[in-house]
Amino acid sequence: MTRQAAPKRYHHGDLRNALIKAGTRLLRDHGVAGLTLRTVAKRAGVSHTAPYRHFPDKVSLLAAIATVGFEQLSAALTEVVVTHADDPAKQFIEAGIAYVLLAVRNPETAHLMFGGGSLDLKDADQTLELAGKRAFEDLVRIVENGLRAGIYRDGDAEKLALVAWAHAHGLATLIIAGRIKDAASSEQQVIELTRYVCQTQLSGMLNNTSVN
Amino acid sequence: MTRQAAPKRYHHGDLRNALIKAGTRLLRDHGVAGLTLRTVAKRAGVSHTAPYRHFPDKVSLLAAIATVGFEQLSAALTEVVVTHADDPAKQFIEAGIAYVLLAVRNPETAHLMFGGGSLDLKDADQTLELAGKRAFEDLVRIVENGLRAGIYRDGDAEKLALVAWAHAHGLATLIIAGRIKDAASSEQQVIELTRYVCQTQLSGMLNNTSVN
DNA sequence: ACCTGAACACCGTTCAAGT
DNA sequence: ACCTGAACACCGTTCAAGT
Repeated sequence: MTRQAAPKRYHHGDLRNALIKAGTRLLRDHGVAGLTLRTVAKRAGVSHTAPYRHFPDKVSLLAAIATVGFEQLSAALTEVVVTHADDPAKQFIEAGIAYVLLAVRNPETAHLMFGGGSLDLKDADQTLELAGKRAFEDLVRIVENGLRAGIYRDGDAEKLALVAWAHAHGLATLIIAGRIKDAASSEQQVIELTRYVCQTQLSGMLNNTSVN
Repeated sequence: MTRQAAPKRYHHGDLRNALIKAGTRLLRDHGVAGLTLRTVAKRAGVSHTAPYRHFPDKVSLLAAIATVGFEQLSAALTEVVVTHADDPAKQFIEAGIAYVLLAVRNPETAHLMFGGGSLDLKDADQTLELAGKRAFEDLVRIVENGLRAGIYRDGDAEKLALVAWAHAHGLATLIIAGRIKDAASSEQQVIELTRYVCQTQLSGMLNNTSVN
């Protein structure tokens, strides 16, 4: 909606957002290796030193991009909770699917969000760290819903959420890394595989024995 | 054993291995950002163009380093199987611990092994892809041991192994990314957390209901 | 306050030579 | 066969200037 009427030139404008947008596109199309500060600047129509007026570092721009990713994740999780407000088990499974789908659709951004390695963006950027914690809290809330409904065996919501996160995250990472190409080529296959994984996971946490 | 008597200069020698060794150390000490082909060459005592006689690419050197990582993982998994030859459930849990420990101790290498993103080393290097598949087969074998012993509910070894892998991998990735600092600061905590996660996971796969 | 241009140190890679 | 040195195009970052 707001994109169509964009000005064709900003000799000055909200460059900061333009840089984030250009960086995100560059990341998606050419990978993190193709995301250079100089080309980002060129795409935004400014000189290659202009970004330093808005980001102290290249890392800071990357952190801003990853922050957007976490915000999208939070939004997706919140929507899952709202859609299945009366079914905490379904919330759990659909949250996993939403997580994996988001990662599979934006592999480069996901890589940035959980990079690990020495690319510890989050150590350098508080905003990013906060956004990540917020997304985790959304997941904790889903588990708490299940605890309130009494469907889980254990009682530590944070710990259970951690397990669940590890599960979805691991699956997403393996798919992104292309290590499950046989079983996860189409998006429909990804959804079904994730559902299977989350259900197995849920079986280990459930109070009752019967599982379908 | 073989390191002590190393020659002080190799005007010629087995440079290829020297480069891998220097690269591994550089990766561990200064991260992937600090691993530059030029400094690797300097550490090995050769000019910065000499590596091109042994690796067509910087990516190829990285792939060689990651391959070593997968071989270490295979070795660790094999040792777990041998040590707990009569207890497939324990094999499962100890394998997860071995996996996570290896990743936590060599985070940069792990990052290389499962990079995902556009750093798809494995698409460019067959040796690396083979080593990765071999490590996965070791895990499949562990699950097959459990199937033979009849402790699992489901019957598809590959699928169960995939789930298990996703689990351990996700946990390792989250720890490396520093997203669980509270619950996994010491190595002992990492072990206990991993044990908890793997046991929960195992509970979802087990045939019987009783879990300790 | 925001942007530009020249400049610096660094990197991956290539190529004509050297031994 | 294996290694070197100069060279090229590129990058992140800095800084004195411009408006």
